[in-house]
Amino acid sequence: MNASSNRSPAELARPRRGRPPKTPEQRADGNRRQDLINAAARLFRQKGFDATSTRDIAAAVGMRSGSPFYHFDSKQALLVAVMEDGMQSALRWLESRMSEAQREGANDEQLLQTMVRAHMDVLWGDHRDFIPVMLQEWQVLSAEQRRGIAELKDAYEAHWNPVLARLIAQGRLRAEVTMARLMLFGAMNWTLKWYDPSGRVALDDWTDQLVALVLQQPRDSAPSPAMRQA
Amino acid sequence: MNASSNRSPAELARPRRGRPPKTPEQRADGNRRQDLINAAARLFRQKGFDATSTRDIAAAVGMRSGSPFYHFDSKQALLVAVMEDGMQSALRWLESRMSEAQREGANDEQLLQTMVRAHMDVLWGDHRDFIPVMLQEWQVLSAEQRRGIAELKDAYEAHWNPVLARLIAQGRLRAEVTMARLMLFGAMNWTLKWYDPSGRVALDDWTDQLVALVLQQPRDSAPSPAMRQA
DNA sequence: CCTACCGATCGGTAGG
DNA sequence: CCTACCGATCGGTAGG
Repeated sequence: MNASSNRSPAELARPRRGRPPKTPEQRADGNRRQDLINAAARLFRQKGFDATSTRDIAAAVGMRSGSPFYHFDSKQALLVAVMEDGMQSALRWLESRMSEAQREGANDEQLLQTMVRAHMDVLWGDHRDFIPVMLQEWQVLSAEQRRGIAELKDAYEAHWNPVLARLIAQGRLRAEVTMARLMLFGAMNWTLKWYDPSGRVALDDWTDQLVALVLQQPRDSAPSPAMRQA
Repeated sequence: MNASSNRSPAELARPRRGRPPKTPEQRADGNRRQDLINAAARLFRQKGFDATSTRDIAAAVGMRSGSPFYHFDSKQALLVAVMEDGMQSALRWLESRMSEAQREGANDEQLLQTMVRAHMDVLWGDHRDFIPVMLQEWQVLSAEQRRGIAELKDAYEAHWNPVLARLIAQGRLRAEVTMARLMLFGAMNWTLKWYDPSGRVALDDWTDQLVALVLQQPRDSAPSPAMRQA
């Protein structure tokens, strides 16, 4: 009943000014913040931002209802943290997979394939709670909150453009760069609505099919008409 | 201050039992229900289902807070009505556009083009508030509520399969039927996240680009290798 | 379809 | 990070 009866004599002797003393549960230190972000990502994804209460998030990490606001100014700030965290990992993952493919001398078709596969990892891999939340709850953010994350998004998209541009120049892709990217992203991101990772189609197969669908088959050995004119 | 002071003598004389007398505002009769559906569709789309209160919807049609529940059992029932209404119009629209194309002797490429364009109308035309709500808020429904609407969705998708199957057989589409449909729907439905109807790209142009991206260019006059083997 | 209302829940805060 | 709390809002209902 009386909280002070649980305190050790040493704690009672400590002056109450300055930072509050850490109880064992708090000792996890800096990653309590990360715990909140992870729990928020999972719940926002499962139930949506509006349908998730800050109490749900607190309970998921063993906190009381008011405590998330010690770490974040608002529920929206937590959402921003989820999206930033997600975009940073996504960007790192895409870049690492591209680097590896290029180191192995991949051609542009293989590079596109690698990037599509990497994007599917972003949507469906270990970090799967983060980017789907960003894609689903983007409109919840204020214009100002969007700006910071938009920089990361732009960087992510920028990696696709030169690859798509080269495939277009080779006659393998019949579209404008931006349009091709948006259509690819549409096909990929829409899997969030229907894809069952435990189902019949593996992510590798799915990737192959999307690339096959979108790329024009190479015109035997002869250069494409577009190349001949250039 | 006193509501009864606004009633005409004739109204005051009418007995209070049975159906309440209709004031001029109520005289619109049966389409008050449709008014609620239309307002709900618009608000659900603009703000999302959770962020829209039944009070918002009531106010949008000039009702008081409790009155929507005279027409609908619950907020979710209103959502179901929006989706059903939307899917029925969508289905009718797709079928009418397909019939017209076939009457004019369209080939399969032209038919696909017509269907993609019709789907963009569904997403961005006069009825634009309805299907986007269905796509966005599908998970809000209970399994039981989904079943009825799923039948309409299945009918809508069923129209695509034979067309895609023929294009695959002709070597114009490199994918399985279901996969091709899901990828096409992904590219189309994802426009909800980024397309600006007042922007540079018209829906006709967008349609052309998607069809060009996805269809293999015809192999001159020679039959495709796939056809030769069959 | 309105009036008047209820119980529940929610984001957030003061103070320690 | 907890306790205790506040004002606001919400879906829904009884009764007419």
